[in-house]
Amino acid sequence: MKHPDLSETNLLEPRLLRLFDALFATGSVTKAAEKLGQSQPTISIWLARLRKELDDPLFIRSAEGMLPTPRAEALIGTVRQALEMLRRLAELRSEFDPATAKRRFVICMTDASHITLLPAILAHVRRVAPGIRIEAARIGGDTPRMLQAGEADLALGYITDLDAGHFQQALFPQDWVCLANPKHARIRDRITAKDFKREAHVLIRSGTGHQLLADALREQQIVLDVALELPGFLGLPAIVGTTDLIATLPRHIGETLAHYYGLRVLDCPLAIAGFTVKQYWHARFHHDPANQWLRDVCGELFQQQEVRGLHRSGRPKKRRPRDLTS
Amino acid sequence: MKHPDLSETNLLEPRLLRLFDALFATGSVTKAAEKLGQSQPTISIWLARLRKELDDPLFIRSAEGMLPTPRAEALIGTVRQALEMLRRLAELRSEFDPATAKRRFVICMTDASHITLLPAILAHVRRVAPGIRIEAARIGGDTPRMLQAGEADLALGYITDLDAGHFQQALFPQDWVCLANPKHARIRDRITAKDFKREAHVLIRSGTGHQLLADALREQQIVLDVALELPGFLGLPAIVGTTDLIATLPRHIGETLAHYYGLRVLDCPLAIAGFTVKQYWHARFHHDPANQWLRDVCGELFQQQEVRGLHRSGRPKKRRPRDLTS
DNA sequence: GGTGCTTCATTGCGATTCGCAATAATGGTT
DNA sequence: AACCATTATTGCGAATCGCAATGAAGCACC
Repeated sequence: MKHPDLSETNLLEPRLLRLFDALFATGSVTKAAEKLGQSQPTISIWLARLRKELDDPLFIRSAEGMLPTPRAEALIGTVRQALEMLRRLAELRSEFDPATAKRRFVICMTDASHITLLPAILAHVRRVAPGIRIEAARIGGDTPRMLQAGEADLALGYITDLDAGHFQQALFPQDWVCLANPKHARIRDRITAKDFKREAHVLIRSGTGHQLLADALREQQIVLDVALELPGFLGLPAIVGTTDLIATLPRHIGETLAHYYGLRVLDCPLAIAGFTVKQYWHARFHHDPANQWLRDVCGELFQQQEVRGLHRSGRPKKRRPRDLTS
Repeated sequence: MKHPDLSETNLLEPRLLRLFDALFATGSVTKAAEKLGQSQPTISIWLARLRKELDDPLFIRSAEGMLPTPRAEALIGTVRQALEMLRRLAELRSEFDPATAKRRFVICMTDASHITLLPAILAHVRRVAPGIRIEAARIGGDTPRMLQAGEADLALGYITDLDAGHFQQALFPQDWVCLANPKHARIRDRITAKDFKREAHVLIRSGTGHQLLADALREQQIVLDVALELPGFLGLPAIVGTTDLIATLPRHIGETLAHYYGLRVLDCPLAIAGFTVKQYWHARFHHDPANQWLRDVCGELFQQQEVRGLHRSGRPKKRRPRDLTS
């Protein structure tokens, strides 16, 4: 055995602290043994060890039993405090009660999620956790670092190159739809591939899915007539509702916008890779009750049945660990 | 291994607390191993044990090193407090500084010692330990119980049936002398056995030595002419100084009284068993610095050269343990 | 003083745990 | 994919453990 750091004194082990306490209370090695669930010879050996480490006989045999020395009397208070502190360490478990907790959660998400996910999160949280505040932050190259640093608690969306140390949980799949003006002169109830190539388009140059769309166009060697590119979704409903431009979006945001703004939703004729929207968090917070509550909330709100059956993974796996359980 | 008391949780051992602290400080298993003087695999195993006992990963591997979980961050303060408390336990040693200490010592002694020993003790203590108070108590059947209970710190004298658990240290031997009126009509410079039997005597019916005198008289079948019996030494000098009565006393008190009151000291013609005046204390206080100081003081004041050479005994022996060392 | 009882201290030994060299696995960089 | 640094795991000889058996100590009783 390597000797421990010579600058460190030997510290008493919990069993010796327990012995000290029990012997002080009972005045008997035999009774202390019973109390500690050990045999009498074992406890006698432990006492010898205590005596050596504290350099004092500590308890002297007499007709009245084992009587403490002044040194033992001086130490018993600190021994009991040390035991109490060690018990606190073992029992200390932070809990999270949404009804009473007061804290802020930072959730990274795309702009689209402000419309598709955030309202439902906010409504739920305001109902069951009035002291909780939600802050939305953008998903970007900094997101993994923010999750690890605890500057963000969760990320919702589709993140492709998250490094190790993060968990993920699938929420719902996404395929693609086209939005059109309900009064569109040429596009009624469906849009064909031919229509798609002929018509003018408006593209959103943000969000995690736009790269998939670009990939699909390149792979199928299709060049769209892109009449307009927007940096975000803000003006999109107005543009699609007053022109004949076609917008191609992930289904969730597409249907949401169509619903609110009375736009026409059409199955997309282009074969674009679907993707799964997930929630991501750092392994440091995997067992944190607060973080766990938040992702349970998101899971309940957004997880669709068909992804619930995916088998669990209890720990992060190479590249992108995911967690399917509370 | 018998299982410990089921009502007790497993408490963290000091080495695991040290590991927690070192890992929190360094963020590296390898560096923590160096700091703790163990190998890296050993520390990795200890970390696994910590994780299991606290039911939390505690530190998560990342590019920046091992990062603490919220649980680890919540625990580190208590871990460090527990370590500090355990260090205090190891280092706590009561000291006794006579120059500054304030306490009371209770010393059991015979009445004779009030005259022979107490003045010297008091003078010394008042000079080097101004905050110390001395209380003299009588030696009696209760003395052993008082020593064990801490109600008395020391006993000075000749105690014959002290039970186990007590230490003793020889101070000085005692033989016997006779006191006479310097103007005695018949007793001049010496007293013969014939004189001894013929003369009238005054006896002191107290002190530990009077039983030895009675034994000697009985064994030698001598019947003294006891004209007076006193319960103590108070009136003795006046009686001897104004009558022709002979007093037989242990040498120390005899010479002391003769010195103060101008009495004649004569070698006792009767063969009476000598004895050794000792100091006694209970084993519970053997290592107590205060008790040790007090008996060192008495040793220095009263221990004669011829008893200093007696070999030491480091622990109490059957029936009457004695200690010859500081 | 001898005997007997209870309790604490010591011994010898089989069982368990320990620390670590060697190596596998992991995370990150090139 | 290869390489490097670090953490996790395995197998094994060494060290420590708990305890049955027993010796020693303290005390009551005869």
